[in-house]
Amino acid sequence: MRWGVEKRLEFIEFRLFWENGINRSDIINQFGVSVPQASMDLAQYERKAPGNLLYDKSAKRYKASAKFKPMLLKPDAVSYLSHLQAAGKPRDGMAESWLAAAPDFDLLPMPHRNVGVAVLQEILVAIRERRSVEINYQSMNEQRPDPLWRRITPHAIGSDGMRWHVRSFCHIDNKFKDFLLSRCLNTREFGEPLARSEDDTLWHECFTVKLVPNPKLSESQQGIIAQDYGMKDGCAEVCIRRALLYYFRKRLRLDIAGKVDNPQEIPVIVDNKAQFDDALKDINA
Amino acid sequence: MRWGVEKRLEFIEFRLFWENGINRSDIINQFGVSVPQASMDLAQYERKAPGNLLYDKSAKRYKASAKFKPMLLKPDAVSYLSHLQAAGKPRDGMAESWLAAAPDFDLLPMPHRNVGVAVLQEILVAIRERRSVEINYQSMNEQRPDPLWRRITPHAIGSDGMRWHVRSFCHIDNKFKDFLLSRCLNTREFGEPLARSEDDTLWHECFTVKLVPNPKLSESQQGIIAQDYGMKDGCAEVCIRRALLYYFRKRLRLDIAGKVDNPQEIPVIVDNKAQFDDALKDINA
DNA sequence: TTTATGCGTATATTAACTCTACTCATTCAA
DNA sequence: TTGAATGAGTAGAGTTAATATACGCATAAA
Repeated sequence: MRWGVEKRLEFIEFRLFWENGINRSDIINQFGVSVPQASMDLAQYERKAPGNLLYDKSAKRYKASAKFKPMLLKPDAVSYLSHLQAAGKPRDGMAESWLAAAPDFDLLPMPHRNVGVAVLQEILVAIRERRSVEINYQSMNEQRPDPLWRRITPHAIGSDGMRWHVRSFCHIDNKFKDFLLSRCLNTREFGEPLARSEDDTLWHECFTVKLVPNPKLSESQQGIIAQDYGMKDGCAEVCIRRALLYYFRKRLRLDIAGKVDNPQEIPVIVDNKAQFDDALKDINA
Repeated sequence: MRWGVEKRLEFIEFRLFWENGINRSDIINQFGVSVPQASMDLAQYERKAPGNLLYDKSAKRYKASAKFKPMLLKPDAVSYLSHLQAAGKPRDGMAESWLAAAPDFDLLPMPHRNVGVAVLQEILVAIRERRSVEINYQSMNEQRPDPLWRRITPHAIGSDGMRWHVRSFCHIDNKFKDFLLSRCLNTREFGEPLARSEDDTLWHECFTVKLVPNPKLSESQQGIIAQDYGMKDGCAEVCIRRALLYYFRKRLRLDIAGKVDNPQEIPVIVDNKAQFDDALKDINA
């Protein structure tokens, strides 16, 4: 079967599942096919997934039948939600959204400077070809108040949930560091690398954080938190790259555990705190 | 031009831009077309975007030429990164990833319980058809330690960046509240709604937060933060739905501004703090 | 030199899709 | 209850996209 047909059948199933129905015109608008073709696609879907399709004459709409079983897709809440998320922003051609009857929704807006396309592209080239590259970087370091051209050997990118970084070997400080993509103002001149990805142990090694419910919560609340985090015997073990540990602590507000009164604000705390603090010290060493 | 062809040409451009090259075999693998067809697609791309394509005989690979100008897509760093993000998870058919030479990357993993597909689907139906629905909800409320069947009239969904909520009118408390999707264990029985979306003023009204750099930072650092947040005259105005204000404060760590020593941990603070605190009080009222 | 890889192109053939036209069922407003 | 509007299905003729098969050409590596 042709790729285009396959996508159209998947589209039909998607709409049946998530939007409770589909019309010929939906297919026509989404894929620019003719009226008879849309009819044939629906007929073909019925052949592929017998019993899924049901034409509601009164609503003039195809609906998922009571015994609907997805055959082409594996519907998944997280992926629906992330597509919803993506639908807000302008598409770039990789994926139009397939959503029509999407609910009213909103994401918490996070203000921050954009990442330059050209900058990201060049950094990706450097990573792919294992080269070093010079970036015009705006550091927060007091010694360098102005943007500075500095050479790095990047090997990976990572996100703390708010912003994206380039994990790189810094040719000035001679160690691996994170550079915020949004503070890379420009790039120039590829060159020889000074380190390999494998040398970045903080990136490749994991630390297992043991999370337990905040003991200041009531017992029943602790039980709920345990469920929320998928804990076994009241403890969730999360494996985090050591390089991301600092962000993890901030994100889960673990660093202010003792400073906030309402325990609901800090639902979980670290059980293996001594090792955790040691691991954090290693990062800045 | 057929939809399938269009997608293939976009794919060619995407690969040229982000992955520094493409082969016939890439097209063949991605779309399942024949060898001559892949050749023709490349020829057609060259016709559509003259001068973009350059065959590197030595590398046996099509590359973007020096004067490459995207014609079909508008490359965008954020969308590339979010596709990278999506590529980690299993796809559900809406979009395969188009990425081949993606860099090593990682996201901060966030442990939490999954959202049930069926639950989300039913809630979306309720929103779309403006009905109420019963959910088996695990509240953190001390009075209700066990999951409880309760009726809500949902009208929107929202994310705080960590988790998704259903914004709903609660038939028990007779007011609009957020329900965590991951704590909705089940759904049943649609019914009459008790409120309309328009009645939820906290959802529909915005509050403009005025953010300024943390004055405890040095002057140059404040300048960088101002750039990071796209500030004008040292101040960024962010419009936030009142219903999301509480999450916004937590996410930007505005609630612990006075409790953390290192000012770099709290890069921005709220300038219109009195109104901000008032607005927060309204929410819990 | 030989071999393998990757591209291009020519042929004939097939399947996918379009255009046009006509029919049917349902809903809604006159 | 009639007629218009909407949305679906189908049939026949024609078009285009794509296939399979085949052969030639350039480059890099064995």
